[in-house]
Amino acid sequence: MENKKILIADDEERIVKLVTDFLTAAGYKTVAAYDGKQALDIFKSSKDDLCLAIIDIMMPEIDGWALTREIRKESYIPIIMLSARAEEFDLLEGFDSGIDEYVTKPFSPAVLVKRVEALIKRSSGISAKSVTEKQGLIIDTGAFTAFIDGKPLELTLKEFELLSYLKENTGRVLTRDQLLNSIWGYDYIGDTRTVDSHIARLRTKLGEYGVSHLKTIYGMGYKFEI
Amino acid sequence: MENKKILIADDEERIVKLVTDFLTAAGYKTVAAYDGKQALDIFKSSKDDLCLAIIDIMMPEIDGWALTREIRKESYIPIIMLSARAEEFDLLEGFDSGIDEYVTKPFSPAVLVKRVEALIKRSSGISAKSVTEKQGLIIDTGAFTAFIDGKPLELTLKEFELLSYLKENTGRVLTRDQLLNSIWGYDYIGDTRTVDSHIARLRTKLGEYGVSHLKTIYGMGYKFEI
DNA sequence: ACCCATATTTACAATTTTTTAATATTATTA
DNA sequence: TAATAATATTAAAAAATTGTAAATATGGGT
Repeated sequence: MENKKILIADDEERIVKLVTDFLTAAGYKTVAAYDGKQALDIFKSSKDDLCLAIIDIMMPEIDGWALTREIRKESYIPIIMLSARAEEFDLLEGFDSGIDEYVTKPFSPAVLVKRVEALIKRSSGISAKSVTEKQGLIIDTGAFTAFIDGKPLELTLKEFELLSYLKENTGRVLTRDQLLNSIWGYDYIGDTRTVDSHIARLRTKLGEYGVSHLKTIYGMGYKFEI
Repeated sequence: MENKKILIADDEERIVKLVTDFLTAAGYKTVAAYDGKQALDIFKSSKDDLCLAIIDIMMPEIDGWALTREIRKESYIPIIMLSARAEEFDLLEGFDSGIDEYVTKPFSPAVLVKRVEALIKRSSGISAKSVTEKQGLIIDTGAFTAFIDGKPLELTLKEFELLSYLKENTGRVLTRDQLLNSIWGYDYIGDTRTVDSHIARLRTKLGEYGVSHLKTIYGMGYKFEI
């Protein structure tokens, strides 16, 4: 779908080539990794460009299960798991780790393409998710989650929206009126300290990070600063 | 009853091995056939020794449907039908041909064992051994069944659809509007607690699993979380 | 028409979030 | 540095959202 890519992670070059050829023929773009480490690097550096991952269980460096867990910390892209031997599924380790499909080698490439198509079709329904990262702060509006240095934050709706908006406008000072209009969506009457209250709670929840990045511009408003 | 065998008929050797391994581990004896003709021969020569048959639809010589019909002429042993794709079941060809269970590949071997146990128990009254596995939630859209750790759930249509949809969008927050539009398919006016009610019942039926995976995002909606 | 299972609505309690308000602290400027 | 204006802090009130259970409605099957 669109112009996103499918990550193929398998140490057997033969398999990678086979799958790549078929997916390319079906109109998909692909990116290959020949071990778990490489796959993870690719994921980290271009996770927004990926729409699906096909992962082999047995791989050097980082195996398929570990790779899946790492990916799942930051993304819910569909994952298809490959296994050279049916017995590897004995572990059943992944049934609760977000694997979407299991395919046993040897497989029919055409069948694999079918499953890829089905998964992409399914997940493209709502995938308006946008994940952004800046200075260790990750905001995933689709999942309504935010992380600082990998640690999840527990934010309420308004706090989340406020933080997102400030981060979107990194470096720019936003007045209370601007914030109220953008997030609250109304022209408020009188002078409430509503924004201040939320900023205060955000700073508390973000700890040191909040103090150093959520700056008050005296007489003006607030800004998110790098 | 205890020493009777389970016939496994599938042309994919790996599947036969996988299933055999699991059933053996669970204490059952098995006999394998790699095509329909061979399966029928085994059945004819030792039908009194069989207590159950697991049959793949797609097989050389004689396909699963034909084999089932032949078996049903002489025996009422439980039959579990395997299919590579859920769509194959769309034919519904076998619903009145004595099939007891449908399992779509890829399947969890543990779930298959559970079904085997259930069927044998049902047909013999003797309790089967149990294999306890942690597998999380498995949704078989084709068979319209859902399992938690191998235990089947008794869900109504809306509950099943809601759970499926949430799981398909694992990690993503879905608003009540989105859920209503996607599952109920109407533009409702005003506010309804319909979704809430169904979530509540799902949580009850899923028990601990439901509580920990079906998350409420205050002010936003719901999401399925790993 | 009736029964049954499922689905939806309703009403209210419980909970969480948001806003308000009062007070304290800090930054700015004369 | 004192006066003043702006912001931070804190607690409590208010508002909004969700959970829950029971009542009502719907529709399939007999």
